[in-house]
Amino acid sequence: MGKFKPALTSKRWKPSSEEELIDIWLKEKTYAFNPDSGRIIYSVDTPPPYLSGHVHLGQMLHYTQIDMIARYRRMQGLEVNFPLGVDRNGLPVEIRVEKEFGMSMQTTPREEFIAKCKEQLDKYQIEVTDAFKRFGVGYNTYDPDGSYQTDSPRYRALTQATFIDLWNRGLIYTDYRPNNWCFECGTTIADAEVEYAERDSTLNYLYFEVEGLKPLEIATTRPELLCACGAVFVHPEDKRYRKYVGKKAKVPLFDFEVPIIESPTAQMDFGTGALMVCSYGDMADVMAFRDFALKPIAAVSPDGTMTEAAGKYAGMPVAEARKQIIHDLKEKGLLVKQEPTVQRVPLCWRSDTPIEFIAMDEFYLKQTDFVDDLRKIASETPFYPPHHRQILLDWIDRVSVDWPISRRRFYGTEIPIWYCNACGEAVVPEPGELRYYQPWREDPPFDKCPKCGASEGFRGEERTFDTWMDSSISALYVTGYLRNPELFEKAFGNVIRPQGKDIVRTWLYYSLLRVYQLLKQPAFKEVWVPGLVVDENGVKMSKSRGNSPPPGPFIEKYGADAMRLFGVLEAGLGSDIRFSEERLAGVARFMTKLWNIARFVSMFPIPEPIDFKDLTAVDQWILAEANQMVETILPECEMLDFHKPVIEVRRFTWSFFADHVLEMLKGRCFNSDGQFSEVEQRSGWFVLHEVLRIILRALAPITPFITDKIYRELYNDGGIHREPYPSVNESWASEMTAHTELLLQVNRAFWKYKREASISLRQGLPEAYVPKQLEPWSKDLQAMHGIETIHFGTPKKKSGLVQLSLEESTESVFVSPPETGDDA
RNA sequence: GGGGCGGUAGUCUAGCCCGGCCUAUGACGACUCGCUUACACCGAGUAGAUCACGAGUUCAAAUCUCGUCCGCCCCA
Repeated sequence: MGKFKPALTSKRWKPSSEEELIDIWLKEKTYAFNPDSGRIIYSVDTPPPYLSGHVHLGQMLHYTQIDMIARYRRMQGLEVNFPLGVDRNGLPVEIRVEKEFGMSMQTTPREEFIAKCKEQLDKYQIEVTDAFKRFGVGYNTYDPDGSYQTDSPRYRALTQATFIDLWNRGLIYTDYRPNNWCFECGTTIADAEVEYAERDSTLNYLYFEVEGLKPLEIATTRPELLCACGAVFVHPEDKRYRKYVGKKAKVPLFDFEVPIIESPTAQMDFGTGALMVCSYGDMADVMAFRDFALKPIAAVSPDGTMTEAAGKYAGMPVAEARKQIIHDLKEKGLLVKQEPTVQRVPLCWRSDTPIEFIAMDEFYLKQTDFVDDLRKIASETPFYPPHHRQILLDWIDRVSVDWPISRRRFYGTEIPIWYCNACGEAVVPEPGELRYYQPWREDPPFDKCPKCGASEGFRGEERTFDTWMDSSISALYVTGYLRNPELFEKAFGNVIRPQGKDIVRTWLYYSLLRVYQLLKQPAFKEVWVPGLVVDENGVKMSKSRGNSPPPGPFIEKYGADAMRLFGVLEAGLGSDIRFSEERLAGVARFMTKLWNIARFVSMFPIPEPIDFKDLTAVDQWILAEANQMVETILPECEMLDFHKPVIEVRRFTWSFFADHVLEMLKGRCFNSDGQFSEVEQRSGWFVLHEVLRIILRALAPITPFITDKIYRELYNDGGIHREPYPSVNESWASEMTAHTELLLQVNRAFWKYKREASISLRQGLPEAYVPKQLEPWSKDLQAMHGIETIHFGTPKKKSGLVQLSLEESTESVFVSPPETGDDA
């Protein structure tokens, strides 16, 4: 109609318009962090993504969910500290460089190798940063100065400073002991970095000769470790071997004798029930050697070949030695039989290759002394969802050895230690200074050995830290620990840790440990652990599985808002999110709907605010309904779970506001035949805008683009993201809400009647009777359905009237049909 | 082998903790009809579920207990 033109001109929301908003946000610094605002600081300790390759969809959905929390908290009036961080330390990039460029770490000069790693990381960093931007992740800034990188001198200085602190408190020590060793990475790794997978293997049955008895049959998957055999175990209740216990068994091929010992760790039903125990075969072997004080023999060397102990097999790679030994056993008739079996093998989670136990000198950080304290912290810190706390508790209960923190790699934070050339004493720099040390290339910041007093120079430590030593203090870094005491004072203690459940035993556990050791305080105010993003088949999306598509094409087609909304709509917090393009497309339709609702509302002027009591009864009822919607969603939002809130907002927006309220107020807001007073008309205008504003703000954290766009066009040039989140308004109440459901049913009855009677929706009805509870809607109902004369209650004479029954009510609606034939 | 979480229409999901109002919510998809003062990427409607299986507790079970099977994740 000529008089009312929509302020939003485009008929449809275009995902491409999201990009303009990204520029506006950057320009206006919409999400900037101002520690001096006087508001309470709320810090998000986001997982700094590890840069090892291209971004993937699962990863991005995960970050958008974290972003929703930050946005929600900001709208609640908190000063949100949400820095962009990236993790760049560690193995994956090194391995990639070695593979892709054929640069071996052992033969390439350290500087050169590091430079190549940096170059690769920079490339990936741009990609990941762009993706975050495109998905609308509202970090405080995308300026490199405002973000952090775990390999920056500033970050590494903090890692080193905290290490020096722990060193001086005596929490660090060195020891020579078997550890998980990854040949691919050439370094020791921690238990937390070991994963297990099932692999096909062969179980070999061998003869161990025993004096005076029949040879003992023993099954093993690792015959190459024969030379390291320290004992044979049989189960105490195993009758078959009772007479062997206490005797000596002769190790085939190597001809030395080992004791036969009773141990419940031998499984009677596996293999022959008799088990050979080799030094460093697996963790159980390591324990067994310790328990029985057996002398360990290292069979495998750190480069993956057999040691001298293997005799004629020395120098062979493990796999080749195994083949050769099996061959020799066969020849000598010592191999009874072979059968296929499935074995759980430990793998390095970074390189996915099998690990071995190898003894090396490494630095350890004490952790076993802290498990009780950590268990307490884990029990007291709020978890969202609460049941994910169990993952952490289970891990804490399993911690039994200290944390090996040194790594024989280049691309990591250097261990800040120098060794005195005179006495060999390990010396760390003075505490207190936030400075980045590189002992492999720098002189120490001291020239006298504190122990022997000599000034004969120092040798710098060459090893680096486990990368978790860096990332486990991210919460301290982002709150300014040691760097900005004023900020730290205000910010620490109100930090949320959002993260995936796959890194609970590493990142979360280590963070709690480190912060507790340094400050004797819990690291986090709250911990938020969502489900995994899985593919159509329910399998975890990961780069290595190749089941995680690049997000680009989906963004282009559906937009970031749709993808964000999809992630929330698909599952409650803690449940896995199953990706499906079909369903994403369905979700995207809500964007169009919301846009068109706003477009319709934008036809009407925005009147001066009107007091609630001066609105029409129907308009009061609409606000009361909106109020109830807000009341429903807030408790769930507080649980940091937007799944149900967003379903509720969508229901309210689409099935109530659009389908019923807009249809009902159309007549009054246009008022083209002047049936309504100007006061009534303005009341309608006001309510439409008021409700739209509530809907937009409720959705702003979820779909930041479309809501901001509409808000800027209609209400506020500054956008929506600094506006308050909707809250409950006690005075917005109406008794009419008791009859809402009845009203909706009456509307449906009219629509259904017209459809079934093939009457146009615009066609009027001469007369209608509706339930008397709906009397307050009288005028708007007339306008909505074109009822010339409306009555309330049941008609006395029903002749000439059509009765329309309602779905969930005993009440009925009666209408008199319009004149049939050729209607005007 | 142990632990955690789960198994609800073709698909996904709510409800389950705190049994009855569940003849089970919502969405996607399917089907039928419809251009109606924004929206056909729409509207109105229809169909579709023995709530994995078996047993038990109970006046009453999707919901509690036990067992079985299946899936995913984690651990030894």
